Amino acid sequence: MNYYTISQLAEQFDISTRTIRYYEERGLISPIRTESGQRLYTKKDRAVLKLILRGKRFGFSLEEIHEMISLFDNDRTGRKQLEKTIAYGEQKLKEVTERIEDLMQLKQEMEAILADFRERLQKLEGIE
Amino acid sequence: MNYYTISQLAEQFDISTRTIRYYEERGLISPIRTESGQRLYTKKDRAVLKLILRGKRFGFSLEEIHEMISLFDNDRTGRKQLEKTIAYGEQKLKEVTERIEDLMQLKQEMEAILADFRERLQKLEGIE
DNA sequence: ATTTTAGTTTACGTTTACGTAAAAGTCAAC
DNA sequence: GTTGACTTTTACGTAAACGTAAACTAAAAT
Repeated sequence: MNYYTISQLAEQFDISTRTIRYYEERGLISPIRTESGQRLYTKKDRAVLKLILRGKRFGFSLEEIHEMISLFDNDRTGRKQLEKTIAYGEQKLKEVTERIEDLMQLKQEMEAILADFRERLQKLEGIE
Repeated sequence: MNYYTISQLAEQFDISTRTIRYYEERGLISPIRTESGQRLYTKKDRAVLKLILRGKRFGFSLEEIHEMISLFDNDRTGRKQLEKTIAYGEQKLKEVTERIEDLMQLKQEMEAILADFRERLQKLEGIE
């Protein structure tokens, strides 16, 4: 398998190495270590990092993202665990759906405002 | 016309009065004052506050929201101003559109994961 | 009229999400 | 094999977005 170093990931996502280590501090990502202690990141780690950054763009806190990441943890085999995970996932899915609707409304409003401004500009150019 | 007090707005949006005053400190909202100095908020102020909170849910900083609010400022009458505003608005609209697409992808992924978990639960219940 | 309740300013405190610097070890290149 | 780039931990610093407390004034309620 192929690994990434911390600075490689940092460059790929245009973030600092400190940021990546901070996410590890908070328990969001867990790279393996070489014998000398250097961090090595798998493709899966990279995917998790991508997920974190996407969550951030949506205004989720690292704490919330941490919970969402646990959805991808395949180590939830018990029935109770599964049910809990599904319930949590449905909740988050609902939140995401609401945000999408909210954003689409915002988009429409912005489009209306823009149309209005364009019209005003037209009129100004007619005069001049 | 009808006015809201600061605590009324705070209750309506489930935020603290401190938060509302903070938004004023940052220049995001500008209520009028009574003779004795108490803040009074119009419907328009309320709408602005709503906008701020929505922006926050999407992960925009107060600084960004401040800029977006200026879009609603009707005092941009000059042609250069109009053009600048339109350009900025188009930029923000693009960002919003990208976020929507991003969120929809997240939604699909979450749905796939949930389907997988539901399937596993089914199998568990089949055994038991 | 006098308690509550609500509002004001000022100012220091706190949490989140990192930035930055220091001191030391390690890897890659020449 | 030594220079230079990279990595590690530890630790203090910081900006944003408020929380909280004090000291005071105004409004509402009894």
